[in-house]
Amino acid sequence: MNKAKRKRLESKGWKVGTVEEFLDLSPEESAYIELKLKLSESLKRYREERNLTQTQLAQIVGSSQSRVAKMEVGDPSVSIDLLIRSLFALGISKREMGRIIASPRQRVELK
Amino acid sequence: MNKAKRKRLESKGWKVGTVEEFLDLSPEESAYIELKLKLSESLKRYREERNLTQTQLAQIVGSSQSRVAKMEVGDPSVSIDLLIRSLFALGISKREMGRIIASPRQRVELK
DNA sequence: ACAATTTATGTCAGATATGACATATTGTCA
DNA sequence: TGACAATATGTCATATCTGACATAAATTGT
Repeated sequence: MNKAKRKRLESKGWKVGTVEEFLDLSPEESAYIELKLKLSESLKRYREERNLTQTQLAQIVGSSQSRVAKMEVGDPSVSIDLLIRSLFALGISKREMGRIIASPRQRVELK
Repeated sequence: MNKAKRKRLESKGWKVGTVEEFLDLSPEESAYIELKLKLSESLKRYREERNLTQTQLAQIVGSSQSRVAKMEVGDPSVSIDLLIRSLFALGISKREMGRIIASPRQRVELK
């Protein structure tokens, strides 16, 4: 989002920022949650790119459709370990993994 | 390690490779374990750079000295989640985290 | 050598994550 | 619209991870 759009939104009473900023978390919590959400989103993206259903991915990683769904929606019951193992099972390189982890996340607008 | 050194070692009966190659793991397992070891090593490095004892780091992350020791030696009982949370607690940026994860690991020589 | 500090290892009770299952909700296509 | 596929949500028994503690081993300084 560019500065102009941000100003326009803020002048109309919107708050602009990351989810973590709204939830007012400590930097560590924030970084951790942000990372988890990025891994979630990436998993969904990579799976869809490969035209796999959640059930198919579940078989590949040795899990179940319901757990894959929880991974992709960022359910609090899923660990970063499982997300990372699933991404590796999809064949992503450690380089791509590094890129995912270093990348920024989407800002969000709330009224 | 350069090719000359590798050849010299191999001609003398050494085997050269990553730990994962010796253990003959699948690509996913390998990537996962490699990542865990890199996080371990990084944690130790960052802690020492900041001149903290394991006990002090344990207080910062809300854990115990023994668990910090386990993290740093790559004990199988520690999760990637905990390693990542500890690194963030030490204040590393997501950019550094990405770099750690994408980086190669040390090769090893065995007779 | 030895004392003090730091790090490593073993164990365990409680906490959290897991796959599996049932079922609800959503999406798609005729 | 309805049937079928895909995804989401709730629950649970079991597996794995956790901090804590004790104690061993290693490191450091004198």
